[in-house]
Amino acid sequence: MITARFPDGREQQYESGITGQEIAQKISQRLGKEALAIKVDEEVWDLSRPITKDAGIRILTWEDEEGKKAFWHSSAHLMAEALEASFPGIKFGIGPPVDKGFYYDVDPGQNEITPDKLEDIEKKMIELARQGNKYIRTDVSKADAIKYFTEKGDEYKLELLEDLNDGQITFYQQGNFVDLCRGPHIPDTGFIKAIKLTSIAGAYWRGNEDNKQLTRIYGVTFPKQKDLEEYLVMLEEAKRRDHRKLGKEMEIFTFSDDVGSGLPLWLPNGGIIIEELEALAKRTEREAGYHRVRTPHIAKENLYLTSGHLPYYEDSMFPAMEMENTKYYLKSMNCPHHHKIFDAVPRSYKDLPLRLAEYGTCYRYEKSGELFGLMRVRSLQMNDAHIYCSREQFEQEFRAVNDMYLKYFKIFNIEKYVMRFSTHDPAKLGQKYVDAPELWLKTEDMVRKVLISSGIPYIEVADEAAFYGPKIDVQVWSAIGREFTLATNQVDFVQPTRFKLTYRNENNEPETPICIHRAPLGTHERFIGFLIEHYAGEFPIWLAPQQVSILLISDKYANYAEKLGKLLNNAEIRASIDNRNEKIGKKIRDAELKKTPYMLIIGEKEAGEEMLSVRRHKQGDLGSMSVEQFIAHVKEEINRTLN
RNA sequence: GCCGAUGUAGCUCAGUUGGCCAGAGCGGCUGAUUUGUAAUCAGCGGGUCGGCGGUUCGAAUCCGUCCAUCGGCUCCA
Repeated sequence: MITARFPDGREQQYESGITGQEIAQKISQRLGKEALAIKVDEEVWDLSRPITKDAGIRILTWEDEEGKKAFWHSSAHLMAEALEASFPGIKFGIGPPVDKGFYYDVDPGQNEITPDKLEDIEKKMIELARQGNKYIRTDVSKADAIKYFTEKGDEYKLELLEDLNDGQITFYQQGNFVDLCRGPHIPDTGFIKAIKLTSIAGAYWRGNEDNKQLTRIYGVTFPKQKDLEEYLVMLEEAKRRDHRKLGKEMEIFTFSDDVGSGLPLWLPNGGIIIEELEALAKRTEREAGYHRVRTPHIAKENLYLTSGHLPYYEDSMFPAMEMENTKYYLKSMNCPHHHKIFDAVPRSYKDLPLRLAEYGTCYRYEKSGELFGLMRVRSLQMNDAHIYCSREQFEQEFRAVNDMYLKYFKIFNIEKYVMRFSTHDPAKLGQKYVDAPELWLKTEDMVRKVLISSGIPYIEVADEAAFYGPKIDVQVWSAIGREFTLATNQVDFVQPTRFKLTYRNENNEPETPICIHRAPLGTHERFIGFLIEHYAGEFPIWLAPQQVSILLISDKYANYAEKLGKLLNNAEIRASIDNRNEKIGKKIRDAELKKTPYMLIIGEKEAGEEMLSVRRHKQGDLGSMSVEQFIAHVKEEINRTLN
């Protein structure tokens, strides 16, 4: 007998060798039908695998992330089966589940898989799914596995086998398709009811640029047709929020072929958003003891040789301009300039921490294929600052920076994010990272300590640090689900030394400060791109480019509207008058579509009584107010959303 | 940068067995209407069919090349 512990703490005895399927069936008929896999302690198993030990048990269904993963992983095998049937001789790389679906990397050989063939592959998959073939797991010896794939001529699977040891190799077969696979899989293909192959793309074998490029086919599958329909609706919603679409519609930014790709132009509405963000940042930083500085957009080659950036990043810097035998580069970061400001006057321990802030404009030559709306651009303005402090002050400063992040997240209602703590890989010291093993460990410990003690949730990733020190990136997701770094907070123990930055300590001895690079609001480009999607264009009122639209019933009331507009603008409320020759319904519709927070409807009644009819975007008529009441109402909303 | 797809008016899109002056809706402009909480009516403008080169009697349509955008890969100080 074995004892199974369920997630609710309940325990149950079963015959040794019972399968997950049998357990699910015993719990309820419904669970027996919906079960996809089973979690046995920390491992996910096939439902058909006999359980012969006491274990924590959890039956996985479509509602569980791990259940979905097994479902999609099995779907990848199903797609592979369909591909093999349609494209004889096709070779397979890897085919894992991803966040929303799955992919398989394939080498179609002489064939070419084009988007118009996806529908046929889907049909084939449906046909195979309906056969309800079981996913059968078998243990295979390494020799047999090598023999099988050698005969099949699949060099990719053979390469994968090289890294596996005898005794840990399993094959899975469903229908006529056999794959090297660790599993787990769902019981049979019959569970897969709805299939959508979403895209085809090139992908380097094993993610290495120097390797051959395989064809990657993405797809997503569901246990019910209805789930697929909901998914397609969700995709539509994502498209609706896409900052590239909204940014154009709302006249926030644009690109011009004549200016260059990745070089955004901010329209007046974007200009307002930028001004508001900067006002927030400047106020916040002033209160936190930062000093504002300004530095030029270019500098001589030597500066970036000193900083160490040039050898690491020359490929992604705009090429040098040469004047009078001197090379100048467009700056791709602000730090070297700030270091020079630190160095401009002799520093004492009494000057520390010294916090230098600048919304600096930088230029980076991102590869053409990497450009992406406002999220990945070649000119960017960073909410940058560098904090120079002593080792003793580091923890407190680092913590204060993290608190600033959290304050901003609250203002912007950012709830879904991950703090990624990136550390170095000791094997790459001297190549990817500066060779200072002790400093790395010491600094990483300090950072970890701050993160843990301030209770900030974080994940730690090895081998992702900057060359000059560990960093924390704030990861968020765009409307279309792409992950990107919104903000960054980095420790730098290298550049201060390279720039020979020192201050005098209490004993009048020179010491090197630590530098913290931080940009809680990231860059204007990325942050505003994110905000557009985050708010679906419906900005909080303090950020809305146009806050109030004055709508005239008829042009008879133009004088009153003019006066009103002036009153509002004097109260620093952004208002404009819609005096077009249109009916009020049309003006309201247009203002609603432009997502203007407030509409003021002005007709005979309002003009006569010097009152306003107030309408709130997406809410409707709020009734009548005096001008003073309305101004107070808007001011209150601005204060409430900005704090 | 690599693989694949796409590029027609300000926007969304029709228009390919190569062939009359390249179309629609919305937006814009002009006029009429003077209007009460999500589209008043009429008229008028507006396009080097992404750029360049080629094939052809003839190219938005076929071919080449470049550019840009999109989906991924790689990269991201």
